[in-house]
Amino acid sequence: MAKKQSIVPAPKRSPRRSVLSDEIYEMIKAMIFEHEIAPGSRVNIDALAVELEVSQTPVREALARLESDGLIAKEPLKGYTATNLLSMEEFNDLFQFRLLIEPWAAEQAARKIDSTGKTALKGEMQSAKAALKFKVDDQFQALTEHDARFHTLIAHISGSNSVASAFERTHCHLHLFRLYMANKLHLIESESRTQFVQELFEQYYHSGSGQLAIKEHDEIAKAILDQNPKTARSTMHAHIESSLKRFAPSAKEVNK
Amino acid sequence: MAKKQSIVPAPKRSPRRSVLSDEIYEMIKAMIFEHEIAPGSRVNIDALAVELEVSQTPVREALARLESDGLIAKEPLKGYTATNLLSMEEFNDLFQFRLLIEPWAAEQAARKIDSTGKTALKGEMQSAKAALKFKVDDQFQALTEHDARFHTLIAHISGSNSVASAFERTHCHLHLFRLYMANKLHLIESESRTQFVQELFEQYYHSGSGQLAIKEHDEIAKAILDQNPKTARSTMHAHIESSLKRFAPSAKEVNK
DNA sequence: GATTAAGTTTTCCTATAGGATTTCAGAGAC
DNA sequence: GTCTCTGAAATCCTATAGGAAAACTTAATC
Repeated sequence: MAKKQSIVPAPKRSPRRSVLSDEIYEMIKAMIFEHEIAPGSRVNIDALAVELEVSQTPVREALARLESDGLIAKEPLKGYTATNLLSMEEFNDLFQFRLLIEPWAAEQAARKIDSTGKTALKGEMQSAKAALKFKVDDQFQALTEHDARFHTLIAHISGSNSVASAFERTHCHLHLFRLYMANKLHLIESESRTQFVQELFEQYYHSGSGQLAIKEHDEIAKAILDQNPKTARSTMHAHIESSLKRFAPSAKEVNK
Repeated sequence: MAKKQSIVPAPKRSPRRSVLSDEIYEMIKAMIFEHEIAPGSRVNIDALAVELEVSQTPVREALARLESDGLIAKEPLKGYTATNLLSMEEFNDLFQFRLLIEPWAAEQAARKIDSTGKTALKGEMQSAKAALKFKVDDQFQALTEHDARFHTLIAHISGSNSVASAFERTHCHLHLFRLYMANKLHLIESESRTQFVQELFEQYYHSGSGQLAIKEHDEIAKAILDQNPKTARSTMHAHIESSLKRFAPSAKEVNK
């Protein structure tokens, strides 16, 4: 009968494997990552549900988790808003935190690494070389993704779940990439922030910082693979300070 | 008209100020805190919604956030489960992390504290004295709550949002209290864990550890109020090591 | 006794209606 | 022209019922 045909609205989503709300969570995170949801903009639940072709329920669950992650903010009875780009203070604060935990993680990783970890670390350094071959347009994204995996991997090899999850929850690479994209898309209005991100961009983009960062990663990886804790700590410390300088040379003075 | 009266089904919930899903989040967290939801047990969304007399929607949002907090785990297509009590490894890992960030936070707090912070810190130390007056049954809870506020306050005074939120997200005091309650309610079966918690309990309960902890807090508070960064760092370090020993004297050897 | 098959339960998701609150616009008063 | 107040629209939040898919349980057959 003709009736049956009209009942079926969307036949494409039959073989689903994972849980819908998890997929939606990743999709919304990707939308924030890629500035499809602009920093500071309102996030309308209804609109998002319609756009992603799901009902409100999984969207709400995803937004609740994203709020817990600090990627969006919730104002009661007003709605969700994507968090703003990092201010210079927040940027410095974030790197201060990384300086606190990551050199420690590198040191522990050098102590505790096993053969599985060594294989993973070597593999990640291979993929870094590949990232350098990309064109400039894609290179920043590829390098950011490698950087995220590299630092996350070391946090895990350190053996400390507390440190690893604390690091992951900073979402530092997502924040860095958002700053980069904001500059590229000329989306930034606020005066002081403009200058900050402009510098970030110029510094990174025109000075072969990609190669530099990978060279530093190589040193760190070598120290960890050699099981040399002290060197692992100091090279990681230097690397984070170096990228802080790379991204924001003027930011150094803020924290004594 | 009589019609109007029959329309009203539940007149009690008219003047609500905050958002329901936030309230539910806190209520479920409290249920975990107080072992109303036992460690490792299943968490049924429907049952919870009926029990708390709300619909599923706010329960779902609350559970999504609690999962992000690491307080409950979600198995796709199976449901939510309350996380187990901390194992000895996780316990050590947690305190290792605290040793990493809290001495730093105390040092920074000593540098950056202002008059508002000083007032808050003095006030918190006053409330600690009051907690000691409680009977043994309530004293542990009162002291745990003071301890949570004290450490959280210092993290905030340090001026680092990254450190403060990383500390808060450990939910360390919730975990400690769950261990305490599990022992008190004789809910623990697993052999090695039994012994671990038994020691924890004995040590804490029969040795005036409450007074001891507060004495240590006093030293830390004094150093911060005197703006003595080095002392603040060292006393905080000593305090965390001391409470690690207090809670689990046998755990010390695990981490070199 | 082991394996397959059907039925039941559980869980996840959808859909929709309606109440509550904020925001914005326009009319009227000063 | 500016301010205040009222009303309407938009948005968020809640409630409830029901359908689909997976997991678990039970029963029957070989």
